[in-house]
Amino acid sequence: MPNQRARKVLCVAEKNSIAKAVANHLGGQVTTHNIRGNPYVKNYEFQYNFPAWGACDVTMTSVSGHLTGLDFDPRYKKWTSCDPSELFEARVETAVSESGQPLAENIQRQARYCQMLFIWTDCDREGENIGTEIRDVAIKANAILGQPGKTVRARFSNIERAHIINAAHNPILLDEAQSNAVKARIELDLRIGASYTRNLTLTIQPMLQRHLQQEDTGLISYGSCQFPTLGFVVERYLRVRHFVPETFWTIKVMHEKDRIKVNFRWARTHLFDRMAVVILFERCLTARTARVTKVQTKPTSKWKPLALTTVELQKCGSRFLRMDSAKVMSVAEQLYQKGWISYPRTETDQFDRGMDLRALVQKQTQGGAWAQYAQGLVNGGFSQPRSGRNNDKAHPPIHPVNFVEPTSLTQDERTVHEFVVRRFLACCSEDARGSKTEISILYGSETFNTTGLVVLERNYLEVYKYDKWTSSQELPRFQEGEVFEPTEAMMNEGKTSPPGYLTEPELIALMDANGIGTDATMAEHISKIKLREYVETRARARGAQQDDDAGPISDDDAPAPGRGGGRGRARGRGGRGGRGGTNGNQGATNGMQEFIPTTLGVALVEGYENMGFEISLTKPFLRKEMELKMKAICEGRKSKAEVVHESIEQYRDVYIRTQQRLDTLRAAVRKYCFGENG
DNA sequence: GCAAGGTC
Repeated sequence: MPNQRARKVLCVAEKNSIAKAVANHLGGQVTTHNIRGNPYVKNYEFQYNFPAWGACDVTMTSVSGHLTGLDFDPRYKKWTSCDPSELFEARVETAVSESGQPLAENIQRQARYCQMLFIWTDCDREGENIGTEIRDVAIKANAILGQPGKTVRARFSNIERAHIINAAHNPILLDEAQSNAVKARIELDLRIGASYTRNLTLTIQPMLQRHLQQEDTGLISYGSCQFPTLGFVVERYLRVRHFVPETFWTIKVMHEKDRIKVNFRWARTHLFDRMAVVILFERCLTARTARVTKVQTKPTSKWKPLALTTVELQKCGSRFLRMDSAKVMSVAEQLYQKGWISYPRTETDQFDRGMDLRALVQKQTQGGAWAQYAQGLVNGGFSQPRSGRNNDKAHPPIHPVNFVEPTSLTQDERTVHEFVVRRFLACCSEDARGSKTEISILYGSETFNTTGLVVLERNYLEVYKYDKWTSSQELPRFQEGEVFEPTEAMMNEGKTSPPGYLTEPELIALMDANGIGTDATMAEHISKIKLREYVETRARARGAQQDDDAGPISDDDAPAPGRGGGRGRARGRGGRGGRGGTNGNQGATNGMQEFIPTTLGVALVEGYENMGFEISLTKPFLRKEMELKMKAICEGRKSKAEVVHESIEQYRDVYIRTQQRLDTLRAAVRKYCFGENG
């Protein structure tokens, strides 16, 4: 029988994995119940003695991210119901989302009989907002929870037992300011995204439909993340296209000693003035002999990698695993669901002190190709991981949490899992050590250098096969002051070469550095601009940097034809199926994908750029500004209403001026998509 | 038919 005097506490986490972990730490005996209408969320019941409230009956449950959504009043639902600009001020309302319905009902059922609501959402901005969503839903069933002090939240940044118990004993209050910052972001994204998307689509779609003689041309969407993402791709594309090679000259010196050929690099690398190089080269020849000015051998090391963040996992996916970011994330998600790795969406690259890393290493001694290496770490090779500079205060770095027999995984899972394990073991290893020799010579008036490397201890490299660090050819013995006549001295001509098109790791790095999207959404934004046919990817040819034949509207090269190339949109997912290149061509490629904008993508960016606004929709500054404004709300320097108003006016201004100059945009679309001038 | 952010 339930104890009549026991208080009842309702705990709600952001996701089931946290609810489960917390329940297991706090509860001696936990009973698990399914809830109606959602197979993932569970209710965990147990008893716990909270210092502040005494012995309590606890129900621990969770949501699945946001519980509610913001949308326009239904009368604005139809695209032709109003001028898109009306969406800047149209009435919006918050409602429990369809998928949130069973979770809200569960919370309300539980809330009815409880005295305390204890929020266990992640300790980040979104988590704070989700916490207020939960509270607001709960209050509808039990108004008492709205009274001061009746709703509290846990402060935690990992799920170690001691840490969780400490959090349970020291509840704090929800941070309304952080929640309001998120509310501002949600409202702005909705209003601006919807108004611009409808406007763009209604303006440009008819042109495409007329031209392509088909009706199902897709949406042309605007979003504060997708447009800057597109902007990065187009910017690089134009840099490659507009690249003008420059001729340079350099001096190469080679000397053979002890039957070893040593190439010396010119300290000036190269110069663009031929006459100057001729003069310097002649001085070398006149001098005839070179003198060794420096011989220095010193220890060097190659640092082990930092603990794994989501962004880093995605970059490595493209570089080492031949998977794009969306693929890596979906595989990592499966591994997480099955309990093999920790939460895959994290910005944290430092392990909390107090985390028992040795125990995690120990688990990896059970099998897998790395078992012996892990055993070596257990037997004394263990070294505390380096600490990176990032901590999202919500999740630890991505790491293996249990041992799994690799053969029981699918091929893709095995690949990603192996990477996560090797990365983790590398973090717990010693840096690689070596010895570096630098030799400088003075030849005429010019200095030339060469270096040699001897790898002495491979350490983490033994397990982290993705990093390469190998000894160079052995250098012959030189002595300071030694004079010799170089075997060969040549003056060479070269040409600067254009950068390559943007690769996925580069794109992710740009998004990360500019605050476009979050760890959980970056891959989505990239897939979205592919889906919208603003960009395409193709496998980069091995070694090929440039592509001399790429004309803006040529059929076979960049920008990809997109909707203007005469084929239009293929039905179903994936667009054009006939073109190779999007499916990771092996063979002559290294598997790395590069991004080429379509004609439509270039037209959108050029169209907006040519309007000459001081505010650019295709550059990351607006999103950065939004980030700063959210910070201002968090710190109490601005209110949510102020920020929403300011930003809306800014975007309304651009919108109005876009309307006045829609011809510029149409002209860009005609020019790029239909090959017309003007 | 819109956005971006959570999460399964």
